[in-house]
Amino acid sequence: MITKQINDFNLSQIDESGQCFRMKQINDSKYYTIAYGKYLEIEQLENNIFSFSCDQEEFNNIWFDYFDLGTDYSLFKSNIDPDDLFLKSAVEYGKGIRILKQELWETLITFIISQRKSIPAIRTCVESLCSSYGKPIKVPDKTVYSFPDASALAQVPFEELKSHGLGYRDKYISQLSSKVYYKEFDLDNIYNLNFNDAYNYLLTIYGVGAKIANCVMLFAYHGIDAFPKDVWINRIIKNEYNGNFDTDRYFGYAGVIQQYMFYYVRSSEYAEFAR
DNA sequence: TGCCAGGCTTCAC
DNA sequence: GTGAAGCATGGC
Repeated sequence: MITKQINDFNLSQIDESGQCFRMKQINDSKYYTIAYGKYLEIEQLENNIFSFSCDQEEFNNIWFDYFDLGTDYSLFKSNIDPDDLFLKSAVEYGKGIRILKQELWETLITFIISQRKSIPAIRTCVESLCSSYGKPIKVPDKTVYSFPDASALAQVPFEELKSHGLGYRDKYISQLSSKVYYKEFDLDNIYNLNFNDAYNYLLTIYGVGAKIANCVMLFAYHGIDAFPKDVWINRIIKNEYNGNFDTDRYFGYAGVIQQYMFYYVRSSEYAEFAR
């Protein structure tokens, strides 16, 4: 276990910002998550002091980048348009959000599942796949499961895959798993491509359109200029920006701005703001 | 009970 | 290129 001082970092906000689906609250100040085949507990000890249930080496190799701890988010926040009252409120409300750097495969599959589903329903689906086809990870008081890799999902009979509440997305996941397993789709090469080439390659996947491709670019490729537009973001652009939000105003980190917006618009605080 | 969810494919025009 | 229909299922 190690202890770190971290600014602009709020576990609850990260958990509820709709970018990851496997983080869970243990108690008021403590969360756990599972990523890169590892189980991690994080506890907020004081205002900006956090403990991580791993050693320094694992922290350096995985979690430092996973939580994007090398980025100074105060710079993004200080550049907000001072006349944009909505965005100022959104940033204040979600000031501890960070853009996670998640595994590409998991992000792809979870966001394919996400289409036209609520976040609680996505979590249920993802957990069902993990507990059925993931690798067990033993921790002191329980057993958790890693996210299943492409070979594991590719070998699940289609009729069985359908039993996990995937709905019409079952065929997307089945086809993509097979293509990755048989090396017809080169997942590993995406990180060698530049932003536009990687984005366009993602769009060739059956079941992946602009929104999901942008989510993968933002939450896995860590292209923080990606600006996914879902029903909530479109609602904001319509209601708060008269149908036209200029992402170029935040060129290079528009995805971070998008995440503040998404987290805020779904809150009861925004309901007050909008009244 | 009915409505909506971090959208996409397909097909008409 | 744009627009609309159809889609499976869970959660509230």
